[in-house]
Amino acid sequence: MEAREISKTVIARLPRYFRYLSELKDKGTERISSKDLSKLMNVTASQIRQDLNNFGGFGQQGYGYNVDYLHGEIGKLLGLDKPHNLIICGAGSLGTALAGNPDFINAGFRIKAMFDIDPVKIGKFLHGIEVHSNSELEDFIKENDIDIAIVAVPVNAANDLKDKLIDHGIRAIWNFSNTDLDVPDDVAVENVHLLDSLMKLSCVKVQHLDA
Amino acid sequence: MEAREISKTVIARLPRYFRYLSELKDKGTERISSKDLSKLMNVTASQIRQDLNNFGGFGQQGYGYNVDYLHGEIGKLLGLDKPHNLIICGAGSLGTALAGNPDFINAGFRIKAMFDIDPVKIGKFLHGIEVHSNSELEDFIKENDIDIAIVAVPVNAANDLKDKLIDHGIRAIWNFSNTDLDVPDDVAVENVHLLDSLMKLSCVKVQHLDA
DNA sequence: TATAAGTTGTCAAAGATTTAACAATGTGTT
DNA sequence: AACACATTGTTAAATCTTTGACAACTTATA
Repeated sequence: MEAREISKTVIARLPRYFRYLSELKDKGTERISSKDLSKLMNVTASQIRQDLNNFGGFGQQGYGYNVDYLHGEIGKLLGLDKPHNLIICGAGSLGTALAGNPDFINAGFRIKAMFDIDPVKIGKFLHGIEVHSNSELEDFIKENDIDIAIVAVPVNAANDLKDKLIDHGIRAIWNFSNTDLDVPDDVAVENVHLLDSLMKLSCVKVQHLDA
Repeated sequence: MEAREISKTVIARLPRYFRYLSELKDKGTERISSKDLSKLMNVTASQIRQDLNNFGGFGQQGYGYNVDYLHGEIGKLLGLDKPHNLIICGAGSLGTALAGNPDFINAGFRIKAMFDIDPVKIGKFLHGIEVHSNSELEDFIKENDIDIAIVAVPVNAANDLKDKLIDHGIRAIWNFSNTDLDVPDDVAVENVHLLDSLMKLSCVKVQHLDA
């Protein structure tokens, strides 16, 4: 089997396709052409066809794409055909907010536990999820088939935590602390960097100068 | 004066430069070369020089860049030389978590109020910030020189809210609801899309197939 | 003061991404 | 069944982004 090199740019667009296809599916739309989807999503039809072709021919000439089928295939590409078990490290307000986000659960992401160092928080339930002591981290990860770890701890604790998580077998980290986490090649990290995102907004004037 | 077209790609990298420069500044580092910074940030020195040159010559040949000066200049580009007044729409757990994030305050983003439709929440203080009724939205925005609005409401309420915000004069929206908000050209939106980001993590296998 | 070493700003080449174009193929209608 | 229409998959061109190379200049040293 041929090993195609699929660019990160393309992969980064898949969740957005998935989102629009979910909406179409909910609306009962059975088929859609790249042209119509492109209007909806505000991209070129060419890009959609090019993107989808990276993964094989999901469409049919003269017909377009079957919404249900395409939704399923992109879901598979995104790893959404199987549920994922997550833990949240850091039971602060951000960690707690993430624990309560219903979107994640609907997409098959199951938050199994939270972890914190604060004895006051340990043992409590937040949005129905128990807060454990960090000392239980290793055993919990191994016994509960944990896929993904969310890092929602203060920036100065993030790097040590990351090392421990990797050591305990975690291969996917969702990082909300305001620092870049360096990881080995076989570990995936998504750095969310909320502050960076906010700064892009306050930067508006620069963007508008050259309009 | 020449109106240079600066690409979004470059602007998107500014907050990261700013972050690393803040760290260097805190450490007391006075000067840095593009080469050393490139090692630190894990990018090419060429990219750093190319990026910075979009905005004029911040460095000095044979010397490098003065950390303090460069930090200040990038800060200006990002609009951080002046404080910004924000409101949070939606006093759910995500809105509340954002209200309590100390990073934002340190960077000069002042959260002036929260808004919600739930009468139980109205009048309460969350992280020291008062929750107002939506009916006060227009007056509050106009009287408090609000710059940026955070949208942290359920997805089905997001679009109506966006229209109101724009109507009331808001020109920058930080959107956390899981939908794309379409806005006129003179309004800036940053769509955060947490679920999209999480999906990129569960997609890991695809990326690793072609390694 | 002369020289060697270091570093930027900038140009051009290489690489990646996006867009346009169209042949091939399927659908729907008469 | 034949024809007009719609739409993909795919190729090639255009555009954008990144990288490499080096002249011009600064600093430090002898």
